Amino acid sequence: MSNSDIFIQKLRSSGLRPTRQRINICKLLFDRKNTFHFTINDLAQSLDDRYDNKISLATIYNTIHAFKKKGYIKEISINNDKSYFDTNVSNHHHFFNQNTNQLIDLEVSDVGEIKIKKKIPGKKITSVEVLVKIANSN
Amino acid sequence: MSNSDIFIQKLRSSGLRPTRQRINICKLLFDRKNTFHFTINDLAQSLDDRYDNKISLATIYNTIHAFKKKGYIKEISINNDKSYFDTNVSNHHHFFNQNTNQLIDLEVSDVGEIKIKKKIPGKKITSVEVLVKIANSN
DNA sequence: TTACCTGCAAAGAGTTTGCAGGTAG
DNA sequence: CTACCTGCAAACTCTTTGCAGGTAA
Repeated sequence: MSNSDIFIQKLRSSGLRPTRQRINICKLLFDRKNTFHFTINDLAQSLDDRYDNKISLATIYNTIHAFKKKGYIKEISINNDKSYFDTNVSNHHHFFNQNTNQLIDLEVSDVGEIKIKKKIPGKKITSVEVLVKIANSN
Repeated sequence: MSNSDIFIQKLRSSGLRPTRQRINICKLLFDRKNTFHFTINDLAQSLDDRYDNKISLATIYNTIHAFKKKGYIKEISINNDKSYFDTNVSNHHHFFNQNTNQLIDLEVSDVGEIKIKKKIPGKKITSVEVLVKIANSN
């Protein structure tokens, strides 16, 4: 089974039609060894570089939102400039390099247990995200 | 000494001219018992409600940036929609209510010690921010 | 007087939307 | 055939900028 076939199945199984655009986005996001972080702009650029047929921004946004809703990627809260996404959907945290605006994964095991001692009545905790900002130490 | 005088001093001591606009923003932000969170839009709305002379958005942005640079307020990373600010500049964390988009402070003492076991060569940690997302528990 | 500040309107970045045409099933 | 998807352009939101006039010191 080719990689395309895997992605076609993946898309179909979640109710998304396997269009050329979505398959190419899947390949770019998921057909690689390591997870990574990207912005919509990064993604559009990479798609342009790799494939001949240009995918419109509207479609890229549309697809990314669909993938996020399906849990294939997740969005990261960093700053209020633009959206950052992560193909690592496991529970983990991040370093944010303030000099380069780059993200680095920080595994749960790299952070001591986080105990939230305060409770909010009627609310449950959805997620606990740690953002460690770093900068050049000189 | 009136409240205005306090803010006039505060502004002057940090090299900012105490204009009517800045004094009014100071009063709205700092002349209150508890710290709070706000967006630029919230602030513009409150200024409109409280004072007769409208302050232009450009001036509000300008002033908020100046105050942030002086350390009078800090910006919070929540999502990628808009900027959230906090008049609590002490080291602390946040709950983010996903149902209402509201922030609630989470004191350092309400969170167990956070130990970052991974080091990035040549980098120092600038801040460690915990964002606890919550939602209705039903 | 001079450097700084304000307000307006325009511009800019990122994102979303309406809709006509295209495609998967 | 029908529902869904794409691509374009326009619209929208939030934020920044250029510049002329105003104000603090």
